[in-house]
Amino acid sequence: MTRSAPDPARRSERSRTAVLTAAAELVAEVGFARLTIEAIAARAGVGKQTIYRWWPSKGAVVFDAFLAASENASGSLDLPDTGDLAADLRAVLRPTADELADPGFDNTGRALTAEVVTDPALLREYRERLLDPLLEVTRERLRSARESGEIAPDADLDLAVELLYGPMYYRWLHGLGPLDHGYADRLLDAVLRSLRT
Amino acid sequence: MTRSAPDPARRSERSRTAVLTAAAELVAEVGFARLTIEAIAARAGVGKQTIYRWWPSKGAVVFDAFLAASENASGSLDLPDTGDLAADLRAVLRPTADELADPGFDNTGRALTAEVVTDPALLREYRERLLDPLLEVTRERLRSARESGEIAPDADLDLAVELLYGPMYYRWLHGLGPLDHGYADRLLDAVLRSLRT
Amino acid sequence: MTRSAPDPARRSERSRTAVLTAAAELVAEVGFARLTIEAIAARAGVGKQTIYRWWPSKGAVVFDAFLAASENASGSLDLPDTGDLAADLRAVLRPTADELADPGFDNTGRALTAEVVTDPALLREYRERLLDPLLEVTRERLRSARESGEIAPDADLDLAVELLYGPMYYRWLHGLGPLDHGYADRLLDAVLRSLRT
Amino acid sequence: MTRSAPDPARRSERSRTAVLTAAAELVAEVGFARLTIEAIAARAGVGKQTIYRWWPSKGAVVFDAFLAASENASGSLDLPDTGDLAADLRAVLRPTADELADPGFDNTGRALTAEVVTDPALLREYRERLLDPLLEVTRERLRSARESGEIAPDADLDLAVELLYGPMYYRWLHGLGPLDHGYADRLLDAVLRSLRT
DNA sequence: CTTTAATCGAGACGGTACGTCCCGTCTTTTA
DNA sequence: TAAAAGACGGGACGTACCGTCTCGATTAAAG
Repeated sequence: MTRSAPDPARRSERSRTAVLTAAAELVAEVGFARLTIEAIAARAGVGKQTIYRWWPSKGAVVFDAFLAASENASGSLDLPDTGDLAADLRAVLRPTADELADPGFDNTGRALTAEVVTDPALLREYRERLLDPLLEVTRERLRSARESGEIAPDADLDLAVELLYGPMYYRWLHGLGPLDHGYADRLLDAVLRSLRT
Repeated sequence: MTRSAPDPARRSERSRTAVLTAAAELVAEVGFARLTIEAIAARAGVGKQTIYRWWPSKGAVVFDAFLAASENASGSLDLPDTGDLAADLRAVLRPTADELADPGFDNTGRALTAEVVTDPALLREYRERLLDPLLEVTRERLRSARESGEIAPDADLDLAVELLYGPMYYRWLHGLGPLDHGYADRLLDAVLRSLRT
Repeated sequence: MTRSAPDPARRSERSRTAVLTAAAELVAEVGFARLTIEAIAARAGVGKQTIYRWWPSKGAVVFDAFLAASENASGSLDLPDTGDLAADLRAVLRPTADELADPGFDNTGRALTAEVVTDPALLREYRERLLDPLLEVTRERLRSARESGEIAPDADLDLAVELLYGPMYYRWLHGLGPLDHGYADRLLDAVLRSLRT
Repeated sequence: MTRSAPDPARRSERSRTAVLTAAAELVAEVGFARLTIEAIAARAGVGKQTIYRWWPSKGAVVFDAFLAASENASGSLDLPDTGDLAADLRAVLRPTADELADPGFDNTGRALTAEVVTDPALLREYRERLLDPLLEVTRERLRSARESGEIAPDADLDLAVELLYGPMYYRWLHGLGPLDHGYADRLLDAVLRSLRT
């Protein structure tokens, strides 16, 4: 006898929102490791079962809270195409550096990373809802640049996006150095130099 | 009345080894999240207090176990200088790709990453004992190449090592694609193209 | 705004029966302590609210189920008056012993007892619907015997019924010994000996 | 792999006492049904696991608390043998009636009864530690009376003790009437009348 | 070569959180 | 408007581990 799935139609929107808000607040206050489901439930004024009914894990709740915030605030996904590739990519890399450098983001971002790289289900969701779209718009812009001759006609776009985002992420995660606009620009230059022919 | 520090001279080598071995086995079996101090103690045939006496946290034990293994197996830290920069870097990037692609390493590596990026103390130790030495020998090889004119005289070596390792790490953590020798070579080509002028 | 009482006229007889049947089955299967309202509702194919609407407590449901069964099967309440007091009482005590000795009754009977002696409301209902009628017909038969001179004219009938039923109940509840016809007869002899003059 | 039993030698007497005291207080305050293990642990200043380690159930804790109190206060088990059977038994039955009539005992006693008649393991312990000793000293006194000719030489002593205690217990449990010395005396008279010839 | 002090295996302890079960209430939909 | 269904806030369950704390029993240096 299998456990019957809950009916999403009857889900309480009020509870869902309260849980995500409480989770976001708490993860910022105490960090992910010290975060407990009980505390989320208490803060949200919700029964624990309501959380367990709709989310498979603590990580999933926090991740969902993060997604909800990201998707509200988004707009970063429209990478412009002004014809100037360097300028367009700079418009993405600089804000990315700013976000990673923001001390308020650091805790949450690291917690999220730890969860995502550790839980395959979360990774999948992260890919689908955040990472892949970002990489795809970037690739799309590069494709356009390739057609217009700004970069080499045989440029490997998958590699290119990894060259754009990988080093910065690597620097951030390991605390290798400052993440300012100067760094973003130098990184961008280096990558474009590689792509140009 | 202050708690007196334990005396390392009296430390039982047998216990230390047993703990590290048990930790390594268990993290491979159940993953880091489900790993418990009690299980390590039981598997090692050791009292819990013995673990608490010598390590500050579960993460520290696992990390120590990982270090012990790494330092035994190491030798990767002698990056050759044959005069052919591409060949020398290939001798590092290909084995790195191999390790990341090894399914047996995946769990442990991800667990370690999650801990390290989340716990500042562990990150510091990781930097000092593993990452910084690796980056430094790489920078050193690049410095030598800069002097010999293989790469541009104003090449930014800090950025260069991030360009070498960041994209591969990014691809691995997010599962963006296969990590084979072809990939390592393409990545290396791209980076060298950027550094050459 | 007061909560309006449910209208018994609109009550579903089908649901009522299903609940009582399910409760009787489940109490026999898992015992009273492990019995839950949710399980009764599920087994009966009934909403939980339907149970809460018509019964004040789990005990009340089970008790009602027991009553429904008892009242169907009853007939024991017509204590004969053949003029032979010993024979007439034997006709009550022997079946009572049989019922208490029935292993199928044991669990249910003990659960019922535990509830009844613990919940004043249930005790009242138990007295009114089962116990008092039984004691009263017994007292009535003794009254008739007193008038016919079979027992002492000053016999205390309240005490007499307690002497008839108390020892057997005591033996059953505490498992002090077998409850067979021989025991019922010896008990009856002892009590009659006391009552005779 | 079986769960290894705890070592009684290392048991904390302080915790044991605190738990029993807390249980006794709480069962008097809120009754058995509303009593929770968590509340006992909290009141006793003890971890829940400490309770679960040493007692199999809530009933067992409360029962143990009751036993501890009973065995401290006991002394009722020395039934005198003055040669006057009626007087000696009166010395037991009257205090028994007093205890059952005590409103402070009622809740606890009913809760205890409910548990004991419902849980075979508790019943066994109740029999061994409280009931059987009481019945045996009573039987012993009756045996002595039988030898001295005060009661019939073929008196059934098992039945006799049930006649002495059963009716009073029956009256108490079902609230059939007052439990005063007059009642105790009338009951005793009736039983002795039955035993005499 | 003892003595003595620290470490060791073991595991009970006071706690915290877990994930589950069930409570009794409330809401939605169906008949 | 009662009923079936089941989500909800809540409380307690019994379990798993946490990190601390005794307990003897080694064990290795200092006397």
